[in-house]
Amino acid sequence: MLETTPATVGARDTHRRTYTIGELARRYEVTPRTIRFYEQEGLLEPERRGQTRIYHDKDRVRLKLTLRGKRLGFSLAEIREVIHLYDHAPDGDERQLRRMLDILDEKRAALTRQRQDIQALQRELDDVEARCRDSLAALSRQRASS
Amino acid sequence: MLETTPATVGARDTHRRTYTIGELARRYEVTPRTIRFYEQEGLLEPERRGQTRIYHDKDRVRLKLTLRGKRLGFSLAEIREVIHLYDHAPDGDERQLRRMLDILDEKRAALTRQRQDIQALQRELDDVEARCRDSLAALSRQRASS
DNA sequence: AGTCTACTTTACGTAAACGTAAGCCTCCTC
DNA sequence: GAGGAGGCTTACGTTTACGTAAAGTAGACT
Repeated sequence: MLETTPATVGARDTHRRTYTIGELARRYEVTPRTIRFYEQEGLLEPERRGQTRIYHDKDRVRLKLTLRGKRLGFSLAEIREVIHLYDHAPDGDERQLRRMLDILDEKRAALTRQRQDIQALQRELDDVEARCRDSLAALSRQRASS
Repeated sequence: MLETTPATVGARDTHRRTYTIGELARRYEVTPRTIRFYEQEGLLEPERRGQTRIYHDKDRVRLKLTLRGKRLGFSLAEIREVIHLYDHAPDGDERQLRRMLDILDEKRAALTRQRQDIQALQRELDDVEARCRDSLAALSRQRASS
């Protein structure tokens, strides 16, 4: 099989790309265990061909979102919230829609806070770097005067 | 004692503000346990008056940095690294200085990645919001035409 | 037929980051 | 001088997010 694309199992699965758990795992540098765990936590809902899981692009995007959230320090529970926001966006109930917009504001505020934290941290790093460069410059002068 | 500032214990601690563990805890909305834990993990090194911990501004800043790091999803180990960067910035050894600059670049890159993640997430939220607003608009039109 | 390879389930283990409770000082305040 | 508030240590418990091992199945190659 070499390294050809092993997807699109059946003939009627015409142009719909699918992935095995191993493929996704390699692609996003996580273990299959992790992916199964995310499913168990309600973050992924892959199709089943018999016992075997089959992931579609939708699942892949969800996984990507999940890992992104993790890199930002969100818990899986929080990420699940966002995901369900994402594709269970209600289109019927007005109250629910307004509630959703509120939640979105909340999440957005959290992200803004994060950006501020990052800026603050970058300033600290700048500070350390400046001190480092000062020290290096001092060393250079020492050598020049010797 | 109402709500006056309870600090500056002695007379010769003239203008040097200090804090008790409880004060810091309230100020940053964490428990004393958390603060003690951070000390145990090498993130804080308060003075001791007998058994009692006394925190100076330096410790307060470290705590602030720590909580900032946490909000960004850094582990305490990573935060400890940054903190030690911050106030053990070497000023002697050139090799060590260059190494430090490398580490700084690395951390900076991590922060940049985080900013990108945040932007991506904000775009997703924008997307959900747009769909919500569409649904709401549709509901309005329905009501108008009825 | 036998052996990979990749998938599956079940289940116990683990590291990180605290929570929580017990038991003990010590300094006000009534 | 009896509480109560706040500090301390020690130690076990808990949640989150997986790791890891065992044992079984299903398709592909030799």
